[in-house]
Amino acid sequence: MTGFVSHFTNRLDAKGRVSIPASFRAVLTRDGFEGLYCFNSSNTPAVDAGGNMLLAEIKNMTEQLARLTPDHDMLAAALYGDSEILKIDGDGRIVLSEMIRNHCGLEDQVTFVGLDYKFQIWEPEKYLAYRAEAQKRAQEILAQLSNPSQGRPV
Amino acid sequence: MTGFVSHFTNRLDAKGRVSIPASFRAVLTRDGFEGLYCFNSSNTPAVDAGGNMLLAEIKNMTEQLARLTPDHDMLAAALYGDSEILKIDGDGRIVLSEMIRNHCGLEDQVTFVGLDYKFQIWEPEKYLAYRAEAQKRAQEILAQLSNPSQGRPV
DNA sequence: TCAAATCCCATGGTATCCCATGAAAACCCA
DNA sequence: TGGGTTTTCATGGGATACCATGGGATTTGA
Repeated sequence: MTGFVSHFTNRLDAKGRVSIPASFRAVLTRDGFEGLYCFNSSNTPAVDAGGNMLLAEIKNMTEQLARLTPDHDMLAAALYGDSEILKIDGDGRIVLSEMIRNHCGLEDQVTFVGLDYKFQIWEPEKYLAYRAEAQKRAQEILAQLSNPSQGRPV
Repeated sequence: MTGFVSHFTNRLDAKGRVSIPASFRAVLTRDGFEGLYCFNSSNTPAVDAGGNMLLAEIKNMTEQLARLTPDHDMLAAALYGDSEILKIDGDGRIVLSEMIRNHCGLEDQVTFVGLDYKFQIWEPEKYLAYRAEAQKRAQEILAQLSNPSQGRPV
């Protein structure tokens, strides 16, 4: 298995540290990126995190816009400029920055959610709400994908 | 034989372990996936399980949307974030997570039902009820397929 | 020089590994 | 065909390894 799968909730300790789930660490090790690439997810109070697989997607996304255009600059600013690279300590933990803690509204628990090529960091309660919404939306999307003629045009 | 067929009921032991039926294990071995890919079946109190054959279905669904978009995140959260990869021990057993035990309402017995490219995990009583319903519905579907003019368009 | 970040080690609970057992199925040979 | 033997398989339990977590010690950097 090469991607991030499943979800886990871990404790944020007094020093602001939290363990990355072991299975996610295994993916990151295979991925080869040193550290953890993070940036705020645009539409949700969550953080996108990952390694080279995530970076490749960002690159792919930004390259679809012509350089030196305002849109390219804006997208790059959001995906590159607003990102952080967190160090992973010897025990597989990271220290979450204040920016991340604020954006996610984190207290003392952190939920990690696998999305295959990346994973997300959530405040547990907020994740539960998002998950309910995601499940509903997924049903719609899947229904549409399996029978596009009945949905809105694709 | 390449798919999962028939159904089996095994015991859930004190440690939460249960043996995967030998014939299903043979399919998984041929399939080549390490472990058992599982996620909650959305419309029933059952869990879908399988290997690469099942994973391919999921991959196929998510690949139809562009990554890093809100809809892709939601679909991935529902499909990958809510799934689990269970390890299969040397004796062909898995330990069922609390999420799975709750979703299925499992007590001390587990029924495995082959569905060709995947199989399902059920609480035995619930499965019996579902089977009765499935048999009835199957009859209707077959009747309709043999005489499409009388049914709703397909 | 002090606070924050990093490293290092300890610990407890849980998951995983490994071996044993018994029942049932498959096999074999007369 | 039938009886005896071997294999397969589900199940149980002890031993071990892993992992999340906490806290002290050391380094870094402002």
